[in-house]
This record gives sequence, C-alpha cells and structure tokens, in this order.
Amino acid sequence: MAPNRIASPQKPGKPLKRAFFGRSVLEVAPDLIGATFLVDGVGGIIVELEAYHHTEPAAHSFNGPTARNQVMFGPPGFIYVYRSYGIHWCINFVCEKRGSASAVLIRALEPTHGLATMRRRRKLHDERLLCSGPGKLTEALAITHAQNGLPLDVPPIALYARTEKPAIVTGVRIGITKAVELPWRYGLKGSKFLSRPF
DNA sequence: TAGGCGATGGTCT
DNA sequence: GACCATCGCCTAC
Repeated sequence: MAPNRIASPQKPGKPLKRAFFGRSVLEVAPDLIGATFLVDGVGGIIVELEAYHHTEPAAHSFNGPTARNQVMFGPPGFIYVYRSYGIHWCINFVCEKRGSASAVLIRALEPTHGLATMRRRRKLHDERLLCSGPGKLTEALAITHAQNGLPLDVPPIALYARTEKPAIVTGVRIGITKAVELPWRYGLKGSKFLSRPF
C-alpha cells in the first residue's frame, strides 16, 4: 500500500452511461462518490463533489441560460466546464433532465491512473495534492474549455461505477456567498484527498 | 498550522 | 466596473 493511501481502492466497476445522470442531482451526487473518472486514461476516484440546482442562487444557471452556462440547460450526462477566478478551470457533470440546469461540481479525486502524467502537469510530487481541489484536478487531467459539452460516456472521457457503497459525509459548500446553508457537499469519509476536511 | 492576500480574466449588470 | 463554485505563497505565531 502506498504511504498516503487510506485504503486499497476498489477496482472500477461498469462504465456509467448517460442515463445514470437523469435523476435528481441530490441522488446522483452521493452515488458518484467512489466512481472512477478518467480523461485520456488519467484520473482517479471521485472523493468530493457539490450539487448545484438552478432553483438556488449559488448555481450558475439560477438567472437563466447564457452563453457560458448553456451546457447546463442541455441533456444530462454531459460536461460543463467554466473558468473560475480568471485562472482555474472547474468541471461539472450535468444532471436531471434537459432544461433542469442542475449539475455536480467535481472537487477532488484520489489519483489512481496516470500518476506520472499528473505529477508532470501539476509540477508536484505529493499524491495528496495532485487533485485535492476543483482547479487542481482540472490541471492534473488537462481539462479546459475544450472539454465543455463533451458526453461522459464517450472517449476520451470515461466514468466507471463504484463496486461497493462507501461511507459518505456531507457538509455545506465551499467558496460560495449565496445559499451557503445548503448541505450539498458530499465526500468520502476519512479520505486524505479532500480539498478541505468536513 | 492558520490566516492574509495577490494573481488574473470571463461574465454579468 | 464588480463579482467570483481558486490556488499557492508568504507571514505570524
């Protein structure tokens, strides 16, 4: 076992299809903890994410469709990428049904595939810091605006179901100023790869 | 170890 | 012109 790993990660399960995302974002979000997310074979296990829905003001879609957020208003199972603070890219998975404009923000991965590639891109050695934040993981996986609107079940994107139900913790979302009270942040209990403790 | 803060640019009002 | 779904460096303790 590698020194920084909390537990031997389970083998990835079956590929997740778009239909997986055609449910309430509050059902999809906890079900994604433990899933394996890869871009061009590089990535890891989802250990932290947040749910956003257009009925609450923290969501990009709250004020209706714009040029930036149009992917959120499309069908579920697609990737919405946006620029954060003018510096970082952040990745979301669109959920529910077309027009529902809900999505989950992927915040942290436990790196399992393509460690050397991620270390080179991040200019870091510490495995715990490679993907421990939304801006970090997009850098490690080389995700940019170029991936905006891509389907989650077609190469180069790959998403695999977990094979066991993990212990999940919840909390309030990070870095927002509106609807701060909603406990829509989900994490893998005890993971050392979170952006912040719960 | 925790907190302050600068970098940097798209989006919306 | 203000607002950010962030990060990492730098201090202070």
